[in-house]
Amino acid sequence: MPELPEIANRTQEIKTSLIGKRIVSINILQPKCLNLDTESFQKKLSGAAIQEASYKGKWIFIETSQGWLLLNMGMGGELILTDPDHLPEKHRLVFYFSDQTCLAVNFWWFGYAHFVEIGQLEMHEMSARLGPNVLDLSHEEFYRLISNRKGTLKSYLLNQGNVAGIGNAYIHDILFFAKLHPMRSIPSLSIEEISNLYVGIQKGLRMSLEKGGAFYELNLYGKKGGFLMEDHIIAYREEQPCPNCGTPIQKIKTGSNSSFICPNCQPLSE
DNA sequence: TATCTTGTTAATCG
DNA sequence: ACGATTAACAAGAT
Repeated sequence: MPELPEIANRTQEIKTSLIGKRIVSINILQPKCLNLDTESFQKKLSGAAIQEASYKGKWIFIETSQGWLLLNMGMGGELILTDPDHLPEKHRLVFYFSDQTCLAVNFWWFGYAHFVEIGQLEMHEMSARLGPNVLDLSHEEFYRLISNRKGTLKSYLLNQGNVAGIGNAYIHDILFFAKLHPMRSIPSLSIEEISNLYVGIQKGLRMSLEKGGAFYELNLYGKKGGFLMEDHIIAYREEQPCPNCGTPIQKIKTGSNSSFICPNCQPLSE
């Protein structure tokens, strides 16, 4: 699951290893993930030199001499830097570079590879409406953003238009750190609870960020991330004792997805 | 076979 | 009007 820790690491790897390369051709096996028709997409990016990379939330922005290549890995996938003789079995797009290397892109389910003209980035709605990178916020900025908002905590944090980068995997531990129930209403949060939430977000995301992302995602060089299943505090640990109080961890339905909580440490009562 | 899963948008309901 | 909920997109594991 690419959330901020994985995306931030992939972006760094792209900066390290792809800047300076020139795209000579693109093989597109899944046209549906593009925002242009296959031919236009190929035409726009063929010959483009990769100049810079950055990210916002779950989107990777690759700046080329001919425009932007925007990638969203959806619910998971790989970006593998290799050569044409060693393509991974599964791939949906391949960018071939002039130095005989290539970047294979795979999406497990869905993902997007979009082209945006230079200077037109704000016209790309899916990325333009993203909120600020959640790890870039100061304590005060986060407080200003979340106070006066309505709705439930979990849906607020997962809505990328509010804050960008949190997904449904790391959020379990984030809320546990903050001792907050996912269905808490935002107006009911005290200043102290928002403060705990800020700290929980930093803690939950940075642990994985520093380990190169989750183990089930590969980096550009085909290597697994260092954040292991055991590194999750309560996520995916249904029935196991809460490390804090020993109460069995529960898996509960929260809207259309699931949440792992300690019912004792994260009560819904306000 | 039926159900679940990490993301995002759009449609619909209340 | 706004938030909550669902379906859809489509693929793999269990």
